Amino acid sequence: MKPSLKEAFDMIKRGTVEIINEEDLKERLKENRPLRIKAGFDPSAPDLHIGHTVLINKLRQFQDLGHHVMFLIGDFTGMIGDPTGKSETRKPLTREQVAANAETYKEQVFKILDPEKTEVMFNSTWMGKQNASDMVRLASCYTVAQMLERDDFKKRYTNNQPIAIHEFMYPLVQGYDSVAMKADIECGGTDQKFNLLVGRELQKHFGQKPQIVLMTPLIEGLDGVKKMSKSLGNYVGITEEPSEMFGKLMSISDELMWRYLELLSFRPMSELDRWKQEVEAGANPRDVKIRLAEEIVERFHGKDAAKKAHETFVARFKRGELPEDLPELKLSPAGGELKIAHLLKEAGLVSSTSEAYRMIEQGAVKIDGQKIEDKDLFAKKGTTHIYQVGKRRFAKVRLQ
RNA sequence: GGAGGGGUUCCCGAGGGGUUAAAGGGAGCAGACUGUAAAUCUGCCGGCUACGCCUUCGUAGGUUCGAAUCCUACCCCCUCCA
Repeated sequence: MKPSLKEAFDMIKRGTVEIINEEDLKERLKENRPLRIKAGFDPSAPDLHIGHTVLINKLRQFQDLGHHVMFLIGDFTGMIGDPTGKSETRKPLTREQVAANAETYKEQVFKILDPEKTEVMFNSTWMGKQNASDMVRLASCYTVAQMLERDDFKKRYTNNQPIAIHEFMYPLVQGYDSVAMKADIECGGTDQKFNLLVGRELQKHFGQKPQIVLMTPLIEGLDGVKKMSKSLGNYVGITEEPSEMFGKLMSISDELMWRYLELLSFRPMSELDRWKQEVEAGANPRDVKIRLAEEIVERFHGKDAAKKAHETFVARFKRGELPEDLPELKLSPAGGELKIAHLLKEAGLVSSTSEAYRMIEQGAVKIDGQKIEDKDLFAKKGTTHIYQVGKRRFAKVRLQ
């Protein structure tokens, strides 16, 4: 049942952007021992979205293949902050904060990774012990010219923008982590390429075999164009509610769906290829998307929740039913009645009363499924209704 | 140190004393069409105790009946020269 070398290699390569280099990887796999797989994470408040899970899924695959995953929390590097030119040196987090964030990470990440097979590490463990001469020795391993190969540094240098000396320490420390951890492979996003490569160089300096570098893509957000990110709002958070998750995944384009499947699904590529053929032959891509949504929701919320999210989706959007089990919101307006526009705002369905008026004008507001057109409508005391704005926003409100 | 150019609503970007809550584009939201796809079309797109009022054009003052538009000071950004 153990996969062949080729199968293992193909599995690892799936969805990666670049592996440096593939030959080394094959060689290393041949050694037939659990390889030490490193991946580093920022210690500041973890709030993962499914984009981050592309990397974590990759780690999971390594675990499935019997390798040893080291989940590194960069609490020391966190003090420096990965250089972008914008950010200042960050305040170090307190030990309590780091510990708390580590817990949150585990909570989120162990939905994918096997806790038994995961070693959580902190680079302050070894970096905190380094003294000044250690740091000088580390710094001597690299030249300014090498540092300036990094895109960000080069750009700033050419544009005469400041580069603080300590910023050079970030890649060095990250690279040294690989030495300290004796990493065979380091996984990271494509944006980490330079740092990952520094790890290779430093390992050579310290007499180790250079790690293999494996880069995963930054996945596109729900819009299918920009990178998935919290600030752009085009993300699916891994702690989101099942039906929310399901809905978001159903709203992606057909094209993007294939990309998500490749990067987020654990199904073998052969199966995905078959689906693709079926769709080309006329099958409804929606049904494939449903499988994607179900798989992802199941991963984070379990099978029952996934099934329920699916049912809810069908009921609400296919049959146009109102959602059940809405939490009831109680409002007690001063005069005993409340203008609908204000009620919508109170219920958080719109961000301002102005928007509420607009929504009513555009026919987007329904009460118990009944479209309303009167902007000046009042809700009476003692009534309970389900208010709806657009297709997705609902609230059950009781006036008392 | 010298010489210019600029900071406009979420983003880009017009406007250079009143008819400007501020063109146009993008994003976003809503409606139609659908498979809650995508694409497309239409509308909206500062706020409010809402047919009237209030706040917005880097910041603070000033001139005007009236300023995003003129003046003064300050802050920040960019380009060129040394």
